[in-house]
Amino acid sequence: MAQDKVTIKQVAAAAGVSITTVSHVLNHVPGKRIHPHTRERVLAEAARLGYTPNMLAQSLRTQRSHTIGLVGDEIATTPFAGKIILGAQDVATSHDSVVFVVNTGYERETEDREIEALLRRQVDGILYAAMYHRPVELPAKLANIPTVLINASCADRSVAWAVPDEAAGGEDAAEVLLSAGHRRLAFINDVDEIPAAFGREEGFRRRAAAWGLAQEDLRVVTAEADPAGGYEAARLLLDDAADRPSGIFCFNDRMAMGVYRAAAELDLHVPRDVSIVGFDNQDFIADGLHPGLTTVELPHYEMGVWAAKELFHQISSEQRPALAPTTSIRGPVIHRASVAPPAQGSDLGGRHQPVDRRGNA
Amino acid sequence: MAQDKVTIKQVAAAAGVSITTVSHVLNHVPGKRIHPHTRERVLAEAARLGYTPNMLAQSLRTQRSHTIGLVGDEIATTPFAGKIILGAQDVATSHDSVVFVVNTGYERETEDREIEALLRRQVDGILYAAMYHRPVELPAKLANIPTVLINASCADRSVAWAVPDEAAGGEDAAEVLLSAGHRRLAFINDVDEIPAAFGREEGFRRRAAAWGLAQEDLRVVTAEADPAGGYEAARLLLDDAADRPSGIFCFNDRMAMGVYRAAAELDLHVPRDVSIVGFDNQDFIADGLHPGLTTVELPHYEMGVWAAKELFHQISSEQRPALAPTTSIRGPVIHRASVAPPAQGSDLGGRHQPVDRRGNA
DNA sequence: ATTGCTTGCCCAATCGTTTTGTCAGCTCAG
DNA sequence: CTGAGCTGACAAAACGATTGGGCAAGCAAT
Repeated sequence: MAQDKVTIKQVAAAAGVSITTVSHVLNHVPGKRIHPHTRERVLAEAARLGYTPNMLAQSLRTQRSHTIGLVGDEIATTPFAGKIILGAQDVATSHDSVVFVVNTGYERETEDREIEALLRRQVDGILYAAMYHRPVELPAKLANIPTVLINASCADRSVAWAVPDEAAGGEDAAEVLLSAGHRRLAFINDVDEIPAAFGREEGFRRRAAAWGLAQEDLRVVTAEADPAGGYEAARLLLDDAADRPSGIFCFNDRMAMGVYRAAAELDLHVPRDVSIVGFDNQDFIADGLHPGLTTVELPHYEMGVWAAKELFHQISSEQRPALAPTTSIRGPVIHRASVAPPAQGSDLGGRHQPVDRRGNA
Repeated sequence: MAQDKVTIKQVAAAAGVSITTVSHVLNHVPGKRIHPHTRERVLAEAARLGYTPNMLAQSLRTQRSHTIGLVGDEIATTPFAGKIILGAQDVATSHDSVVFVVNTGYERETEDREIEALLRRQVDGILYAAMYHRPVELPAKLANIPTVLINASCADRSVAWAVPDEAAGGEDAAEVLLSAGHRRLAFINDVDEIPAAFGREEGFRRRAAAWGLAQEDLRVVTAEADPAGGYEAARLLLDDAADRPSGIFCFNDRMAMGVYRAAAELDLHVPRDVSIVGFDNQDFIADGLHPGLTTVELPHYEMGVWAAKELFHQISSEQRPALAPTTSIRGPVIHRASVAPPAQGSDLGGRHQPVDRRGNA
């Protein structure tokens, strides 16, 4: 196996120079002068022998492994994770680095063990990702190594983090419905008391208020964040034809899936009779539903990118700042076909802004 | 940052012994005798100083990095990928290793570049995963390092691979329908000519034949492997009430999603009027649909595990066998609620095996 | 011929380990 | 008292690179 045993020493021998010289030419060392002749010879031999540097040796010497770790509770097991990995990896690649991915689950103990494993391998820094947006505290082991949080916030001001801008998402969802002409809205929120739930509701309410929506025209109910929960909530909301919202914003796409079903059962057509906006832009759901679900996308890729960039910044500046940057990133609205203007002039009063109905393809 | 600079040398100094001794006690080197006294002293100092070995140095010396690479075309971007990563990681962890995950996309060039990056880092071996089951040829760079393919097969007999047992999946799907009493079956296959399409159809037909199903009672149509494709195919199949299959097997869950919609439009109730079996057990679809979709799961986690085990085997035996093992793994049937006995005695003839209707929860 | 600069290269130390071989001291048999 | 056999440790050479400090040869000016 592997006769890739060609080391710098062999190249040196083949080119008839010292390994110092080989190293110099291969690394374009600035202060060093090398005769074009020898340079060429070295390069030629290196190529001929198929030399590839042993980064372990390099790292050992230079104290930089060009390696980062991406650890997450469910980093491998949820569909969102991929985007985060991808974003991190893209940035890593551009910094000549590669990323260790480790899934820790929710046990502190295995988390510690895995982080240990990464530290042993001298990773230059660590990306710590939570699968759903939540506050966390920094694992003790990460105190002395550049670390950036993804989809998680942290009370410690010295650690950087990136989270989705939940409120902006809520606002955007409201805007989609309101600008399509809807004046009777409902929000089916997650029962769990998590940042996503708070943020989205806050944004949604704020925007509705900005449009001058009356208090009683905005209903908020909560349910389990799955299709069944969405279904039940929707039945609650839609059963009474007299007092029926014309636009429903769902905490996530899975709930929206349930809302579709409830609507179908009541012979309500989406979007003719009821408009729906989801959240997550979840693969195969948002685009698989019929009609396609208009939804707010979570900026997973972007968070991965932002975090990785910040991480490499910290790595190259050799220190963690006392006050690290944080960001909340707004996800785009993905317009599909689940939103349309309300059936008839279901709303007469109120101030009307121009209708901006995009992408109801 | 990082005062984790505690090396074996410092432990040696603190314990008043040589680094040789420290290394010996820390590694439980077999042939070496060490006085219990010193052993304890070393251990104590190591613990007190919080010593953690530098694996880069270790790896450099021992020529084993305890690191493997997992490279895949879309390893990060598809929902299935996670399970593969997880399986590989679980095995890696048990071998004291950690895994680099890299997403290469479909360009040979970036793939080469990424593999290079892994080789430079002296990974002990590489797992090469395809996102959908297909034949591949081994990238040249992988010729000299232990490699195992996942979800891909290879003509080269010296490389090991694991793929899903598509035919078994087809058989199992057929069995579910047949044993529930269905005698008029349909299979909505993927138009693409890929192993999954061939295999599943073959298995499905074989099983149907084994039950003595007449040729004309088994219809096979093809469509795009998405909800829209499934919908169209289902309309084709279900429109004519006279000649309607009572059980439909779909190439994947997304198509099944479309079939549900078609059925709903025709006022056909699942599973009362038509039973459906999917494939993939795709998160949030199979369990999100209503009623829950009975489906055949793809053995992603198991493939990851098998491949990683085989990889570590090759690694420790220091050679790639001339004839490497391969395996096709059968995925389990996930019973939900989309299959029930056909409405009335829609089938009278034929030989009847006892009905085994499990898990129609 | 001596001095003094460049130029072009190489020696050797270093990074943090593992591992082979050596060796001082002790015990004990003869 | 001598020599063999153990014990328990250590010195030093790897592993494959990077890097600061020399140093010889060539050449120009004195």
